[in-house]
Amino acid sequence: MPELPEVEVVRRGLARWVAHRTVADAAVLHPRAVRRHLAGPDDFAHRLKGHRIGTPSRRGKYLWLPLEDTGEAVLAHLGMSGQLLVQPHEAPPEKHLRVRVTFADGLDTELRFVDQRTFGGLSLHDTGPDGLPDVIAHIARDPLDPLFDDEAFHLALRRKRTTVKRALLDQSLISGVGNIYADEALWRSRLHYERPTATLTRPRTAELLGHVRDVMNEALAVGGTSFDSLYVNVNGESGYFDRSLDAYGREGLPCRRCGTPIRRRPWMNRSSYFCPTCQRAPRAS
DNA sequence: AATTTTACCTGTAGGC
DNA sequence: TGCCTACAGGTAAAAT
Repeated sequence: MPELPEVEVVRRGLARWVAHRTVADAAVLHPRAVRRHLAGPDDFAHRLKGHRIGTPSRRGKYLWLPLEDTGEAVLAHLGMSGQLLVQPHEAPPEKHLRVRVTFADGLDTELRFVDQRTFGGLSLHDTGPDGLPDVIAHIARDPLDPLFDDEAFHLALRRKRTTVKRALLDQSLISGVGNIYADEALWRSRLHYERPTATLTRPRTAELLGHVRDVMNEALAVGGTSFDSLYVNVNGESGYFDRSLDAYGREGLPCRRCGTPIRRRPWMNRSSYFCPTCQRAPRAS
């Protein structure tokens, strides 16, 4: 569930509580949590030890902690249920605690990676000249990135033979959008999820991008979206945007624009929520 | 070559 | 009580 706004909330928490601290020790409690670190758990822990953490960065749903003076960064992806928590040393270990990082300073807190479904993980990678970890070079800039190219995005949509929701979830075209914010932006844009991208006019693409940005900024302002305790900030607190959702999770409830009950449809092993009146299905689908 | 499907995971809810 | 299925779903490998 963590999408761009939730990951950004976590990044800000790390910037406040973890940046500029020196790692004393790292313990990997579940090898799957570092499976993207090909050299293995021991290498991961060893290479963290003794290094100072710089300012956390983010692209889409990925965030990373640069290690000063090494040209490397700790890359994190929360997957479905990953949490990065700043906890007091004496806090009892969480049920799904996977990685624990302690610091060489007088502060009482440590960094914990907790992940129930283990789709997320941590890994160490070299960074390029722009500071981006090399393994996420294929991830597109996200819509809140000042350098996101709206025109290039539109041209890519016109060129592709796919549908609009697939395109929104394609992290090589636009990053940071997941199932929740895709459905929300499509509802605001009155676009059906199966609309072919090649039929979108330049103004329609601009409107869609505007709604993607609006919904993400609004979610960010209230700390992100949480349906349960699986998404929390570094202090373990939930966000409030679930109260503002117009489509996602509202099957059977009246559309806030026209009153028609919102529908849920199975879609790519997940669900799409939409208003059948406001978001008309395309003819040739 | 581009596009679509599947595997990876665990916990919860609901039906019988 | 307990067994079964559906669902949550991002990413990347595999299949088409």
